[in-house]
Amino acid sequence: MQNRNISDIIEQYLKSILKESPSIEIKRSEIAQQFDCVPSQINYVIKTRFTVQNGYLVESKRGGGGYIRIEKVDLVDDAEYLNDLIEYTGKSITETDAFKVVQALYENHFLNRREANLILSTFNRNVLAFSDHEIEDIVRARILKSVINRLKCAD
Amino acid sequence: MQNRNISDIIEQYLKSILKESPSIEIKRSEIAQQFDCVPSQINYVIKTRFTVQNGYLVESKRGGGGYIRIEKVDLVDDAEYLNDLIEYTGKSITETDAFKVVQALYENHFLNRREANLILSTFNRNVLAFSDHEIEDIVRARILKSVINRLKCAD
DNA sequence: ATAATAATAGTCAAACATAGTCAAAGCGTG
DNA sequence: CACGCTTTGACTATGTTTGACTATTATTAT
Repeated sequence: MQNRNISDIIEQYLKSILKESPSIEIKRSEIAQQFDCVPSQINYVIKTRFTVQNGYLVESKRGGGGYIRIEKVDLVDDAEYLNDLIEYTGKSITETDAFKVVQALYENHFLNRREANLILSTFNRNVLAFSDHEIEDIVRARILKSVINRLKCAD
Repeated sequence: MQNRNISDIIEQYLKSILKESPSIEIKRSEIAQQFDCVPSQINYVIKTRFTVQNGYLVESKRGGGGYIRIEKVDLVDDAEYLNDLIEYTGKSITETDAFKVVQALYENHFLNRREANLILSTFNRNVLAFSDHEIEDIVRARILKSVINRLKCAD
């Protein structure tokens, strides 16, 4: 769990201050300077790690006094959120992206750790290794959506 | 007991550091350099010697700051029974038979009701509806075996 | 007011840094 | 001496970093 690259470090930093308050406002260039990277790296971190499906809202403003605001939002409507994830999953999904969805389900308490691991084991690369890669992603999407749909049912 | 080949040596090395901590993170290229072999040799060693059945979980990431993480997990006592179920599952299994296997897992307390339902949702007919019926059963078998193998890990 | 300038943030693609796959060739053992 | 395990490397896939260029907003000068 060590930090292996700048993106991970910045992600951790931002999430740590997000624990203090549910909404933070940063200056892109300041963070970039603080972590000795180019400003656009911040955009990369945000785009890859602070997505809507993970429950983050991001707003920003350019020009003098510009900022980037990241907000951790609570889910208002469970069913709606699950539908969003289904939509995000789409007809086809890579293992990496599917992992992100399961992680989101875990973080939002739709799955516990054990359940998440079980689900992940059903569609990892080896399991779905077909001759055709496209089919692999299609089957994975079907499995994932079926699971999410199942989660809509109260046990 | 001699080390006749590099794969065995690398295996021993990795297992020796796994004795220190239950989870290790390596850089493929570093290990390859250390043992003077091509990087893909590491993949070979992992695929042949660090399998789930043997109680190892492997994750990896590519790109800058990439890594391979190997985790040693305890196996449940009655893994024998699980092996029987894997054997029963075989290369291909119908939905009906797979249902029986999941039911057996439930009755023997390897899965609770909710988990069992989640698993069942991953390989029902609709999800795995391919043009080809044979493939459907083959994929179902792979999924099921992957789940059973995961259940060997005492989480 | 309006135009120019400064101060931000966003986009995108190229360069770089890893790891994975696969099949052919090599080799050791029964 | 055949069979199966090991070794190798070319090719592929994926994730990160960088920087040139663009877009937007605020401030200042006219």
